Amino acid sequence: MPKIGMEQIRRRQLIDATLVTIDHFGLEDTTIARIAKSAGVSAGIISHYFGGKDGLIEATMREVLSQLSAAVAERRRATAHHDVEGHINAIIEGNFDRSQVSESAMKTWLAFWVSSMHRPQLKRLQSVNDRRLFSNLCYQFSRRLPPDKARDAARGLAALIDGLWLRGALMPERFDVDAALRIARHFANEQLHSCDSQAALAQ
Amino acid sequence: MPKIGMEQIRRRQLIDATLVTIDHFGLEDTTIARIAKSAGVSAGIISHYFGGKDGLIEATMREVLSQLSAAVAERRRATAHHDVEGHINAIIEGNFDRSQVSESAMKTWLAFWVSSMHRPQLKRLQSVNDRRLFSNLCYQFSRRLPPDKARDAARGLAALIDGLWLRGALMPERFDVDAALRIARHFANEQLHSCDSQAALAQ
Amino acid sequence: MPKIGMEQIRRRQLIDATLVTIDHFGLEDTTIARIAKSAGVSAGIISHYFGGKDGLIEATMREVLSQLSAAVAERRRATAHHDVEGHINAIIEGNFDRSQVSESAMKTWLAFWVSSMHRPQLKRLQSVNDRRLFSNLCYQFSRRLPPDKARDAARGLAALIDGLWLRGALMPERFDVDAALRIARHFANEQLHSCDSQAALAQ
Amino acid sequence: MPKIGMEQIRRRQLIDATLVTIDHFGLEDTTIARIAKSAGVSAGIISHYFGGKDGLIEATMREVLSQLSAAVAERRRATAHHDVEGHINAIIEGNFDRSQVSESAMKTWLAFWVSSMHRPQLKRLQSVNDRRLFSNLCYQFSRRLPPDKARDAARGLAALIDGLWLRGALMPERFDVDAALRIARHFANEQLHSCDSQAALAQ
DNA sequence: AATGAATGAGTCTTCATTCAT
DNA sequence: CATGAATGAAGACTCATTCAT
Repeated sequence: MPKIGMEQIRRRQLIDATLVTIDHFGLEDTTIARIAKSAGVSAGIISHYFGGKDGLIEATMREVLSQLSAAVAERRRATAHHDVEGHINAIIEGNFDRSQVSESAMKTWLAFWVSSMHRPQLKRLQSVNDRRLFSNLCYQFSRRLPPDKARDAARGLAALIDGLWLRGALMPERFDVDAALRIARHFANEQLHSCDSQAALAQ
Repeated sequence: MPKIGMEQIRRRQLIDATLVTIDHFGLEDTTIARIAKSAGVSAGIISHYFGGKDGLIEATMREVLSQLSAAVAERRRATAHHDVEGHINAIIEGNFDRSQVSESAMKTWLAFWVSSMHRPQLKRLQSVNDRRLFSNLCYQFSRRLPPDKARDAARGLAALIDGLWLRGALMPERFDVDAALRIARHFANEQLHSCDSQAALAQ
Repeated sequence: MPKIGMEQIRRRQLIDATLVTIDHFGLEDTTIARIAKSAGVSAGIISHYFGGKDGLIEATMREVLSQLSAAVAERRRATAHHDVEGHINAIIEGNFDRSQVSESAMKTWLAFWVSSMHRPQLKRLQSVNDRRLFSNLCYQFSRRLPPDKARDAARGLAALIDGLWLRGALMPERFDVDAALRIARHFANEQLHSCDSQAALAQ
Repeated sequence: MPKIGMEQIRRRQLIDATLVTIDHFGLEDTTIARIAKSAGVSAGIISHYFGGKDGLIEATMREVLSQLSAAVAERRRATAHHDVEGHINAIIEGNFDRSQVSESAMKTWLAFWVSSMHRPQLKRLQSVNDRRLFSNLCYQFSRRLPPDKARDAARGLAALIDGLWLRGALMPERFDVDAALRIARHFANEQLHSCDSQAALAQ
């Protein structure tokens, strides 16, 4: 009896199980058997719904990416179009909102990043997403700064966010979300007002 | 052919081959067979010299870590003790000097980071190293800033360095070392003079 | 082909193949590949059902042990409780009933014995079984003899059974089961009536 | 500088190391590397002196066998030719004299026995030796008993000796040499005087 | 739709042996 | 004479995938 909608349920079930498994064992030691066990289903069904392990991994990464996008988008919708600081802040907050999924998502994310270096399929996903983040930042900064300053500011903030969050993934026990937010916001503000303190840049 | 000192030669040879292999295939797909082939030796010899794959991986990470330490230490030796900016700059430059080993080292580094999340042995190595970087930065900043500001500055700079560098690893074709140096230095300088532009922090 | 109950069938199949392989190649040269080939299945399935080679070896030893126990128990059930000679004879016959599995079982048995000297897991199995044989014999003899005589009688009969059977394993072509039974029974009877011929013991 | 007699020294050194290694790890886990380490020489030399591992194993077994022969022969030399009890007793004592080499020799012996079942080379050694023991016993018993009785007596005593000793090898902590000697002698005496208590045999 | 039995390629590791020095 | 570096075959084990039911 082919239940309608069973596919959706199974897919979500398996993606969730994949996240849990990666969190627990690391991507390298994530096997189909472990995922299936965690999901409470048989191993064979994964190939059935995702065509194979790679398909499931990719779908899981897509899921994580879209969660991030959603977290950012949601906050930006609540921001007035002209409010540059607001948009930048929304991006920052959206990125650290990932922390809601906590350690699990951070590990998965990082694992995907590394994996993407050698898997074109994942690389594309990661690239698209990253480019969007960067161009968004670039655009916002360019509304206040000259192009080359804006680009550096965007580069810097993107790197700072990734770096804070990377360190959080590596040392979850010492991860201080509030400090991360504070530091990122400080950086962004400083970029926007750097014209005022230009002198400090001399070097 | 029991040549004396063969062990040293082989160890280096195998570590180099490991770096090349990780660069090429990713840590996950780095096998003993591939490393051996790259080194032009038989697979069995790896266990002979390193006790096993894990031993070789660990030795390789140790090598990468000590290269970084050396790059930083070298620059700091050339810096006067009282020169805070100089020391911080030395740390920044040392970290981006890794680029000399280029993509290969960056990928390896990142792979180790991720792997360390699930391997206590690597975790320890990574932890020790990271703590040293952080406390060095913290110390330098604390010579100019109040403790909590210094801590945030160190956190921020460490994250920024890691982030810039992480993005470089992910997008080697778009990695601009000069921009990275510029951004990191700017950040450091700004931190040191943030008292002057305190107002910008409000948020 | 998920036939229900396949596990039971495969387990038996693999244990039988193990016995055949040990008989043919000796325990030392018994490999997973050979067992699998003998069973007509793939090598991977052994780990699937027994967790690994050791698990299969242990299960096989357990099987051999329980065959022996069954052979003895069966004969003892048919013996009246007060019939000391009968019980001892049942034990003797049960032990030589192994000959039904013939050379194969004898070799396996001996291989396990030796192996058990260096493998705690097997040692335990062998120990439990041996202790049971010995205490059964001890109990029966003690119903007729003083404790120390009974213990020596049990020791002697156990050793005699093992020895006869060991020599049978080593020289299967010259193994005479009837002679073995005759010798063991004679020994047992003599022990039970040794009081009458005490004089013969002087030495 | 080819030292005269070096070969003898090395051979003995390596055989001793083999005994120690088998005692410690079991024959199955005895490797050339371990033997060489135990002997304090390089692994390569084993092939040089013994042609290979098998050669060393065989030489070691030969050594153990000749130690046993010597132990028996020595005692028999001290026995008058007509003294049947004396000769049988010499054989018994000689066999348990192995205990002087203790656990080590017992384990090695047993390991060889098992191994011999699948190695023609060892089989031959073991066979020759065993046949000698048996025919010696047979001859002595036949000086007092009719042929078929003598053969059974010899079979029984040989089996009893092997069995006692086998159980000693398996349970060295509970091995009581005096009890073993007592039981074996009792058996031998009983055989020699069984005519007197023939009635007890009925069954 | 879902299972889980089965496979076979691939991984790491061990080890006896060879050989240049 | 002796070493120990090096090999390559063989071992146990893992795992993604397939498929009959």
